[in-house]
Amino acid sequence: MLELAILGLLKEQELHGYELKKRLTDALGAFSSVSFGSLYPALGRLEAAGAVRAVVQPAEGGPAGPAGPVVPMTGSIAGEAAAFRARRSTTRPSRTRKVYAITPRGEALFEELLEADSASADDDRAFNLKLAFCRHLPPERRLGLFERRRALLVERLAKARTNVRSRRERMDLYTRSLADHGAETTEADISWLDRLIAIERERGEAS
Amino acid sequence: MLELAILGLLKEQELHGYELKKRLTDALGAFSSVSFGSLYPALGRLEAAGAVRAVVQPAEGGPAGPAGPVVPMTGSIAGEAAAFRARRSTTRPSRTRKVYAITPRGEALFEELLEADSASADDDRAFNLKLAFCRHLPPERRLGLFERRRALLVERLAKARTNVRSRRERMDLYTRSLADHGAETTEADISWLDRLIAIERERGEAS
DNA sequence: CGTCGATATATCGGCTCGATATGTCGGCAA
DNA sequence: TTGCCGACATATCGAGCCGATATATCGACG
Repeated sequence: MLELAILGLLKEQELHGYELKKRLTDALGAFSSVSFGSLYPALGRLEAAGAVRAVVQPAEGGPAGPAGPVVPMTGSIAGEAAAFRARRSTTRPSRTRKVYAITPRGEALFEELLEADSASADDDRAFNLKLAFCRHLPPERRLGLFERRRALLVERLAKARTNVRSRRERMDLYTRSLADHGAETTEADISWLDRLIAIERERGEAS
Repeated sequence: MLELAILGLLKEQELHGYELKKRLTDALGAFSSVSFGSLYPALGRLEAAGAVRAVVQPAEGGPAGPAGPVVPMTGSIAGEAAAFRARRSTTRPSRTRKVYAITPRGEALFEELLEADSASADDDRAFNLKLAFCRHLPPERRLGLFERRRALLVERLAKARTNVRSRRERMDLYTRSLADHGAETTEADISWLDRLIAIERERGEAS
């Protein structure tokens, strides 16, 4: 689930772990913080699976050349130092950084994860994530994703409603309020999805 | 976090694991399923901490007496069997069941967990849970709980808004829609909390 | 009479989180 | 200049939770 997010970001540009975390945390809004304790293991898994590979230095202004793992210092020491200082003034590439790039295998995995219908409880987060990257999906798949989500929400709402109806008197004020608010939120989610679906259909006709 | 839910339910009546799970899953609405893989370890932890204790058979119609750990069968065997059969016809107590009861230590732990302000990411679930049991809190503490929650949501909303404002053009249609919908949902949550707070204040005046 | 679904308890592997350790770098103040 | 603070950056650890799975009993239905 985190893999999807990482691959989606790396699809657009090469990034190192720290930057990846920053983009993840504000890409998904204030909720779901994404800690280093998940991020680095996830990057490790992806690297082991051949979905991403670590390149040494950021491409910044050019391809950066082959550049063996460590030990640069091939040219004049003064020149290297000057270049270093110059680079430091704009951004700060603080020596030890592992920049990751997506591989063809990673692209394939990305597509796969984006389509997988995870009908579980963490579905809410997963769907938000997928939505953030669904522009990479062909239109009809995108529509399918939205409609599967809608069906799931409708089912959830129905279940909640029958549940509440059968226990309403036995609930205290707070539980009842919680249940009602939950139902309202789900309704809002459904009509939001309806708007998204409508937009998607318009686009399909327009093309 | 699960401990709170377990203790809250056991506060009202003794229950065994399976029943506990059923009540948890529909008490919290369709979301957050609560699996056995969390429930049984949690019960184990609580038992080890002395917050709950396992009793052999459900009390059903009476205090069930002292009853040493296992080996009931003190009265007539036929009588026991008849009682067993009769009980089976109404509900089904399928032999191997461990019924749990809350202890004074557990009551104390419950209060503690209900007050603890967990300002983390899983706060959403935690707050819903607390709300479901906040009737056990004295009114002013309840109000405090609501207001802390409200402050957190307001802060979250503000952060999301500034974030969106600074990146709106760089977002695609779907990300933008997601961000907007998230903001709307948070607004709805805040005004829901405002209603709860208003009710709480009315009650405070009325008493 | 066998098998299916509900009841019931329990464990396993895997993922995520929060806390923590380690180290570099720039800035700022004593 | 020295020394400390905060941002940058990578990494690991323990603990909790989840989904899947194993096991077993029981009533119901064909």
